[in-house]
Amino acid sequence: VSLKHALLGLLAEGPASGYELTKRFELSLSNVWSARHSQIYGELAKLTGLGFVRPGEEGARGRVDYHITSEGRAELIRWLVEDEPERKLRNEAMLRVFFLWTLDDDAAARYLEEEAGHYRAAARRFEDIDRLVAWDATGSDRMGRIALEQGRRWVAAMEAWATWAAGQIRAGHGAPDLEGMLTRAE
Amino acid sequence: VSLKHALLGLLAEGPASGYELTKRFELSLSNVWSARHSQIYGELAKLTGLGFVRPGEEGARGRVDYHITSEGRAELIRWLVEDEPERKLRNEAMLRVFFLWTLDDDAAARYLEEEAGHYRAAARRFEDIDRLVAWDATGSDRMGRIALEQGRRWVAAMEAWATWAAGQIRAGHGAPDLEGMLTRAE
DNA sequence: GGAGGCATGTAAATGGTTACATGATTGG
DNA sequence: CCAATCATGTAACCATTTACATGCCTCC
Repeated sequence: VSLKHALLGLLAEGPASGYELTKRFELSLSNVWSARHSQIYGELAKLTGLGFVRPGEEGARGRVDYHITSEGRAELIRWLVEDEPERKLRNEAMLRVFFLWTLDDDAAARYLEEEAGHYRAAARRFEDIDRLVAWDATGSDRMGRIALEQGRRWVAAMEAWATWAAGQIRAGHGAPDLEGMLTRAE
Repeated sequence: VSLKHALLGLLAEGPASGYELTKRFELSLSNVWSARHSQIYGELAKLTGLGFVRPGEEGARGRVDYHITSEGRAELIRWLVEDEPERKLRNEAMLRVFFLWTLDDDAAARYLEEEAGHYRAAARRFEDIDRLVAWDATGSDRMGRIALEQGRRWVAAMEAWATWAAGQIRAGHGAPDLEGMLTRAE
């Protein structure tokens, strides 16, 4: 149940409304987790029931800021240090790669080249973030920087891989009709 | 709705039972998608209703092999070339990194060092697969090799990142009380 | 004969997306 | 005054997990 803890983690930085939390999912967490506002409002109600957050006074336009309680903070820490992370990933773009053999070589290579382009675009977005964000290197920004570096290295590795893979196919490596000239990968 | 297409993709290699498909999710697809048998049996029934697969004769122990139909094959190809892949990822281990700032430096560094260890173990598993699988470089194995290379590069990049990140924290880079000696990352 | 793996299913609960619905405030 | 954005919520549906449930077959 990670959404609960993601919300606690965001609220540990300071009080925020459901609307604001939704934005933060879109902007900073989108590369690792996602949630829509409909899910977030429901989860905030559950967290309130558990005593992990507490709604503040209603402000302008009906806005309600939620505050993390000390129980909530304790639960966040407990989750981080005690619970084993769920290692299951799901990545539809990579799932498709397993089935590219059903396409002809040209279509498969084009798919991988498009993937490479997608990763290049993602890399540019990471550089933009790096340039725009005022990194003050305290608290959450410090880890934000470390998380950004992860994204950077990840897309760089994936771009290199997709380019390599498209090249392998274009070169006919391992193609059924060229088995004789098969060489070890890379 | 990727599970449908994942099943079509697996069945494109040849007929298989729900049990066998479950195993293949565990063994070869687990790094990009997962599904339990309860979901797979239900989805096979839906795919049968859509005319994309067809159950064969009941064999020993009630085993039923499903065959992909030509409509199913066409749908698989259509999905691969026409539908944009869903790019939303969810990665709980990485989600936690955003909240590590709530821990003390030692606990945060330990988390990242454990992550590095996890990636090293994953790298060893990939090497084992590479050694054990009889790659004949035809059909699906050809793409299996390319997918394996993706996994290899991905865990290598993530191990390097986690090691770097733990080092950053241990060195106190960007720590609030050491802001004066802050240097650019890496 | 019993343990373990093969093989299939259903039910209940939870997690998550999409669509529906409403209203306030700000800036042009 | 109108459009965009802020702000919250509910309902229906779909996807996924966990637990329950059953029986066959093989090897020891």
